[in-house]
Amino acid sequence: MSLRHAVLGLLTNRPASGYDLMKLFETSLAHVWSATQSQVYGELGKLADGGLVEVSAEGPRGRKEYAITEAGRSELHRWLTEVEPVRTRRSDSLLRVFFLGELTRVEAKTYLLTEAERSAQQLAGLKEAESAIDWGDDPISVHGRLALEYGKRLSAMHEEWARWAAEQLAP
Amino acid sequence: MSLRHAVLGLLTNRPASGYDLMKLFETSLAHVWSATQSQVYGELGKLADGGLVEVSAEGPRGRKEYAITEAGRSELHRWLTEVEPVRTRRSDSLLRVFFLGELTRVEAKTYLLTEAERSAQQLAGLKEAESAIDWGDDPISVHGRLALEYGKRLSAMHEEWARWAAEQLAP
DNA sequence: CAACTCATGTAAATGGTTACATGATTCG
DNA sequence: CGAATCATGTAACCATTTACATGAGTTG
Repeated sequence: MSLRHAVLGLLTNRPASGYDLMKLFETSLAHVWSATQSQVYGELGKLADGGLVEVSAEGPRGRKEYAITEAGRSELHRWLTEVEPVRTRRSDSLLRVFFLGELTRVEAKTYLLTEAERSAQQLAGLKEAESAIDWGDDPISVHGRLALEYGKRLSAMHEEWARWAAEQLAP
Repeated sequence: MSLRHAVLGLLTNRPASGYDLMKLFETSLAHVWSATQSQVYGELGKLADGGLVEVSAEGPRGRKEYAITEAGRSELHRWLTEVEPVRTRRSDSLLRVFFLGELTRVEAKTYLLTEAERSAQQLAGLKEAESAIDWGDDPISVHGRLALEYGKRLSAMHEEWARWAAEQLAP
């Protein structure tokens, strides 16, 4: 149930509409938590029903801006401090590695080297984002930078591993 | 739809019952792809309906052993070579990092250092598994070792990052 | 005024989790 | 003979994705 806490967390920074939140999911939270438009609007409705957020302003085109309530903030705190993070690891790209024996050596190597290449590109993208983003000093920017560093380290590790793995395949 | 390919992939090694597959998901594929008992039995039924697997033997207690068919093998090959891996990254523990500003410095540091500790333990667990496992020379063991190395590198990276991040928090 | 962006919502389908339900065989 | 393990399945619920549906305001 992290979607609901992602929404609550984003709203701690400033009030936002469903549309605004969508953009945050696509930018700041890309690589960390994805959400679709229907999920966001649906969750905002449920959070409002539960009193964890409230409509703080209405704008043109039916825009509804939501703000987190005290109850919402307290629920977020409870989640952060008392709920064990869910670690359901699922990696499509790593699952495939188990079954590389079904491929020829060339196909398997191609798979791993493509993985390496993609990681390298991802790392480049993250570095570019890092310098392009106008980092604020709000809490989410500060901690978002920690997460971005994680992404950089992960991409680098992934690339190195994939190149290593490609070399392990019998020649 | 990787569950179905995970099942097909496991069956390339040898025929297996739903019960056998469950154990494989809990051991070899733990950390890579998780599946529940209902999923496995359900998927085996659908795969059999589609002709991608077939019942190859029946045993005591209603045991049904499934084997992959030629159609199944070809579908697995298609998935490995033609289908782009799905990368929907979702990490509960990293999502929390964005919202550490809601916590006190002590709480936030505790969170990160607990993450570091868990990663260290995970690395230890993987190293132990590595030496305890009776590695066969079947293709899944060979490639499973590559995946295990990935897990080791990931745990080590995660631990280092979490310790680094804890130090970045304003003193 | 056309194209684009902003903006919200619902419906159907799929994928995944939890809980329920049952029973046979083996091992100590 | 009791406990553990082997073995299969269904039902209800929750989370996620994809597709549909609509329209207001802004910008060139």
